[in-house]
Amino acid sequence: MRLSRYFLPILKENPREAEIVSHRLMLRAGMIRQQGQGSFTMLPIGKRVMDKVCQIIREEQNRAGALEILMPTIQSAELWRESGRYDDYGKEMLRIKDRQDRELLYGPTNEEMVTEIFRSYVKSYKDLPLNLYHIQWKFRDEVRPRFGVMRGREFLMKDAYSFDLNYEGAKAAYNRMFVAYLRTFTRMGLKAIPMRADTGPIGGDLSHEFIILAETGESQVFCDREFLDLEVPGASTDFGNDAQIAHIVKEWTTPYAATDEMHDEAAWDKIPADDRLSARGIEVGHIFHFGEKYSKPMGAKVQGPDGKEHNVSMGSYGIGPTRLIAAIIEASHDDAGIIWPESVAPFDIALINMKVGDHECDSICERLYDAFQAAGKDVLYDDTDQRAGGKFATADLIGLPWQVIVGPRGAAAGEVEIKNRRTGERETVSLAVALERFGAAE
RNA sequence: CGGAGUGUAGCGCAGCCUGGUAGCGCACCUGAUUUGGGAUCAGGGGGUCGCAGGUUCGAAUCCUGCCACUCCGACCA
Repeated sequence: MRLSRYFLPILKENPREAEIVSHRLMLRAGMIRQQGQGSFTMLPIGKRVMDKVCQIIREEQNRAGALEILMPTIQSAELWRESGRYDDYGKEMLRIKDRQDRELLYGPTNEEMVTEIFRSYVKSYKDLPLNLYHIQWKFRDEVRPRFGVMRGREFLMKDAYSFDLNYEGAKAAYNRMFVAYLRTFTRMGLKAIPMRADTGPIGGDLSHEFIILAETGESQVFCDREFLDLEVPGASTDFGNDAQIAHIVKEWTTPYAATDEMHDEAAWDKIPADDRLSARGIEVGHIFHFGEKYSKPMGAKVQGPDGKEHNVSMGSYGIGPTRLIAAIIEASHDDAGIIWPESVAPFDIALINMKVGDHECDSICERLYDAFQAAGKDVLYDDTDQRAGGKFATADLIGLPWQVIVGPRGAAAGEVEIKNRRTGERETVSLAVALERFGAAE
């Protein structure tokens, strides 16, 4: 993409309304535009990041055996009356009426709808386990939206819903999602720590929040330093092997980890002082087993091997992609701007032409631009007539992992400069080496 | 929903107390000189001063009501 033809409305100054760093940088880098309280447009560069985040989520959900569907945003009140939640759900639920005066709502979540889908098709235990997920916009009329996309009212959400014959099956399904989440966050360059979460009236131990440590996190969290060194399961993990998956979960749930509300001072005191990690955290995922909470009132039953009907045992598993984008920035930035992990960067390479109009600079840039793209790299080519300083500042701000800088001095010698955004390291290399570095050797 | 605050050009702000026909920086347009870390000079365009009432000869400025946004709290992915 040529910057001269792109839409990248960057801001030099900090917008007044943005308090936290991710909100500030998302606005400054031209990723988002606020349209109202808690609602945002994803501008081109923001949309690219969002798509990359969703793609990683999707790949890991699929790997764990979940199947993607897409449910509507608008739901009928009737459905929610079946579970009893239409009256229970508070003012967070946006209730609307259509022209026929039918009661509708903008979905704050989809348990009812997915249960309705399940019950109308699945009748036998032989069709289980089943896990359906979707990535869809949700609306919650939050009392207090804040921190940009971190707590918006309209936000993107990946929700998976698992269906099993009994608790044992549901637990295996839960474990699969647990492991899928470890992989998902790691792929985004994040260190996410699963923490026991409150299960409310349902009880049990099958609820975890996945927390990313970041100074600007919303909640106080406590955990054993051991988590920082735990090995994240690799791509070859066999999700069909319940015992192996359960073993990984066991490993990741044994050291102490708790959020504020679940904190246990006694257990905390038993950890050696040096291993205690008390920090701020951002919740980026939540997995939850809720058994028959919806299947029972809504009649989602299957016939078991015993010939009897069983209410299916369910769980739901959420990840907020829009929030994740902000969380990644909170965890990865410096004074100059965002530092994207390569896996979610909007472009791989910022190609900076320091002197547009200079024959050498122009032709080298064009050559690199074509070659990098042919090698499968996403390149943002700064071919604008800005001054060099401005281009550097822009590249640093939007945080692409690599900058390839082509200036008149080096160009004359057939050399370009490669800068690593994260480390700040720069090296001057020949054209051939630059091409090779990004898999574009000729 | 309780508490606090802010609304003046695309962005950041001054002006308001002490009413007199709106200004600065950045951005944008034109030209020149520049050109390796957010250039300089000259010229220029852009504003129902959040909205609605009121007071006044006259309101960005004073009064009343409303709206929007932000921050703190309770709530949440």
